[in-house]
Amino acid sequence: MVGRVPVSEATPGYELPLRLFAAFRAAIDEVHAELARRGHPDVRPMHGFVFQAIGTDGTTAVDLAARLGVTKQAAGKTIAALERQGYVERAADPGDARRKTVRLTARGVEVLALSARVFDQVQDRWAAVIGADRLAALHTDLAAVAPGELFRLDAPGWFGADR
Amino acid sequence: MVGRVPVSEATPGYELPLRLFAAFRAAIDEVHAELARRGHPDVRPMHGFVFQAIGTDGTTAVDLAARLGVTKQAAGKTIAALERQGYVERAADPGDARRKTVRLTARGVEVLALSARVFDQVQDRWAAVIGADRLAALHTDLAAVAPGELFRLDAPGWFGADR
DNA sequence: CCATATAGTAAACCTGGTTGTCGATCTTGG
DNA sequence: CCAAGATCGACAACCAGGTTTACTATATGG
Repeated sequence: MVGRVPVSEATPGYELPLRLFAAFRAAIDEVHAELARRGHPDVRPMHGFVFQAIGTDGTTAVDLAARLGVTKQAAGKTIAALERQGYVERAADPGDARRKTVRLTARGVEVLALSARVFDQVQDRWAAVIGADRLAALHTDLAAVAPGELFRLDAPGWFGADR
Repeated sequence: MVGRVPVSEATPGYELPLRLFAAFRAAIDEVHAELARRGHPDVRPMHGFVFQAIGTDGTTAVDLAARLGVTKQAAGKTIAALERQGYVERAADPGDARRKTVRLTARGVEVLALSARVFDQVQDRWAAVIGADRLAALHTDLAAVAPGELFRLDAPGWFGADR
């Protein structure tokens, strides 16, 4: 065998994906543990991303579904659940009677801000562990390796939404 | 405000987790697209890891469940499904009549080897994109930031198993 | 030898997606 | 202007894949 040694001879290729997933999980779990501690125990892992996708401007069920990569029915269920818990509210669209604008309530905005803050804390802590330069490299390398839509969250399950 | 600028001011903290997940997905999807192309369209995303967890030595349902972080019943369902598809077989344990050893069939070993090969290919391709040193850094940084059990796959859902 | 622990299995249930269908409303082309 | 088609949101039925609970059979240790 001649030529450069492939990386795979050093580390089995399945390991990195597992590490990626483990790190993802660790971040998410940490954020939601903190959310629970701060009075939002019902917020499920994916809700943070849903809030992010709704944003402070509001959106519609169809649009939300597209952003999350799920069917509009699934998005509708999630919205209904979040509405029940008081995190979002639906209002008729004045310009289009078919649409209902989904908007975060004050409580929803609070969770959005809080979760953003905790995500930042996690990131800062990671930066402290591996160094800010390495963290930045993580960003750029991952973006290079897996470009494309960031918000594809059609990953139900351990993410458990609704309720 | 005095002192060092936190990373979070550069990039919102929720972005890195999404990147981690996106990269994870990209790798998994690629492997299973290739598996499907090579005659194993029924192998679901998490099965690769299940195969990995079973290994060439075989295991038992309880042990597998512990490795995957699910209940033994869930592991039992997965095993039953894989058995139906001819990827694993169950044999009585000569030393303990309660146990049934789960072992990969020839077909199962084939998938295990194939998926390992494709994972390696993906990793090599990533190394070509970002450089072998950066890839190694990815490994060590992620391990530093999220240490612990690698095989915690209690993430059902977009992973869909059984059938 | 009996009490307790362990392996496997099955049934009922829960969550959270999907597909299929529908009525209501908007939009567009003739 | 109006009919045809597209779009939005909802509901129902179904399905996948987990969990809980409960049971049987076997092992093991005091």
